[in-house]
Amino acid sequence: MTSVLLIEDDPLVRRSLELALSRHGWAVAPAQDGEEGLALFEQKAPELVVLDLMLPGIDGLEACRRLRERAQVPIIMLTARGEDLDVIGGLEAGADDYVVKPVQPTVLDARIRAVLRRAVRDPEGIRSHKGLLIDTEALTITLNGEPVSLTPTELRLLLTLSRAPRRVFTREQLLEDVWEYGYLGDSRLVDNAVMRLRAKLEESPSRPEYIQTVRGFGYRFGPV
Amino acid sequence: MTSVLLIEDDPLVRRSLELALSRHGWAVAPAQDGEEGLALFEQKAPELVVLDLMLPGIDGLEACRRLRERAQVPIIMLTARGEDLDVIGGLEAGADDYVVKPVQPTVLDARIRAVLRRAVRDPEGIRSHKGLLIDTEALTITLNGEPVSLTPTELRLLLTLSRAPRRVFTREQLLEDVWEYGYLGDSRLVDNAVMRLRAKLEESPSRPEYIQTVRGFGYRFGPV
DNA sequence: CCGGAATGTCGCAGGCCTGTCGCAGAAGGC
DNA sequence: GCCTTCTGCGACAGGCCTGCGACATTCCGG
Repeated sequence: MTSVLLIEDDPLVRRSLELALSRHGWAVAPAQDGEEGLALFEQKAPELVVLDLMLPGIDGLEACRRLRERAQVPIIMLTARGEDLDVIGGLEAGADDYVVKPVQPTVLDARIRAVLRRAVRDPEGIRSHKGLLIDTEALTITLNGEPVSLTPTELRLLLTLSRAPRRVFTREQLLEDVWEYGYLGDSRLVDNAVMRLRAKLEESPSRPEYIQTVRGFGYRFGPV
Repeated sequence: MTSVLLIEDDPLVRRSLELALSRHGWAVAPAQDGEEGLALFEQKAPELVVLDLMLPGIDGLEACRRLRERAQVPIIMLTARGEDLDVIGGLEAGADDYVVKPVQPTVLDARIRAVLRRAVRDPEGIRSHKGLLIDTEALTITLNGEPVSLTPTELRLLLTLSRAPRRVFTREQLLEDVWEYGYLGDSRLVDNAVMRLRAKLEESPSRPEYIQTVRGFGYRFGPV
């Protein structure tokens, strides 16, 4: 059974979420503040943490950061309606998902599943192909031992492609994933971005080692 | 049960990963340094090796190289956060995957599965018939181990036909599926495309193995 | 065996797809 | 506010498809 650490100070909310989540099949470890949460984390080694943003003592952000230092555990942040979203957005503590309270147990359950699925399918860490190392945590790229500096777009493009090596992405998929929000522009954008990325990665862009063109379909990262 | 060789010097980490991995269904052989690891490799012939980068004596890179000399076994390298990526990349020891410590057992389990899947070429999204392999994700075609390069139309045609092996597709159906946008042209187009595809796949196009003509009806992919 | 219909084969020219470049506006750092 | 960098966009060129027509070949019924 998958174990979930729930850190929430309000006893009522904590108890009700605990009950609801265990009914959904999770082994819930409840904690009432950051300190207890961190201690329980050590003890139980849960697969996921649900974390209230506003906590007495060590607050949610701080707890999140400390958890992150320690392990790559996925974190879902609970925020009260109206809590400053800017703060949340700016924090580099980096939760995997945010849920606004009050939250329906069914919804939380779905989010937990989603986050876990993402974490397993798309694990943080280092992806590699030939001389190319992609650290998806530090967001650094190394080519044959030399660090490579990429622009944001180039980086997002490379991350997207390398998430599923060998799989072909159409220009439309890439526009959606890399440029986000159903970008309406010319799909020639993608060609351009690929060209710029190749210029930095490939020794001879006409014989690309990392990013292949699949004529009539799109692009692919990885071995042929 | 698939056997995994775990080479890790820290007793705590080794023990906990060993437990976790065996809970996930792997037969774990633990070793505490490179020498023991290499010896155990001979003895157990594991399907995969999880290898710490920093080891006393023979270090991870050296161990990786020696394992590689000896066998094609897939290797997952464990690296501590912040260990110099340049070092890893510069020495092309060539692990199949890199995982940053501390690592969640679930994640490591997922990576092991991923690497094994890649290594065994698990037929996920792969259609095959006789010597012909069709990877519907990477959009690569392999004929008796040799990659075949197809044009977009040829590829779409083959994908469509192979989606339903043995089923007969009429020229009209193919025009709709492969050429899309309710193409109005000559249905001889299909004959042409089939011919070109056969030229690349069939040894003797007059006695086709993969794409059969059904006189008066259309074409069919697969065994007769 | 014969004729017609269906299918196989070939060559070619127009056109589509992609690679590449330059530029100007936008965004961001100092 | 200035300067650098990035990015969206248009344009152009070249190479590879592809659609088409013409002809050869095969198949089938009579």
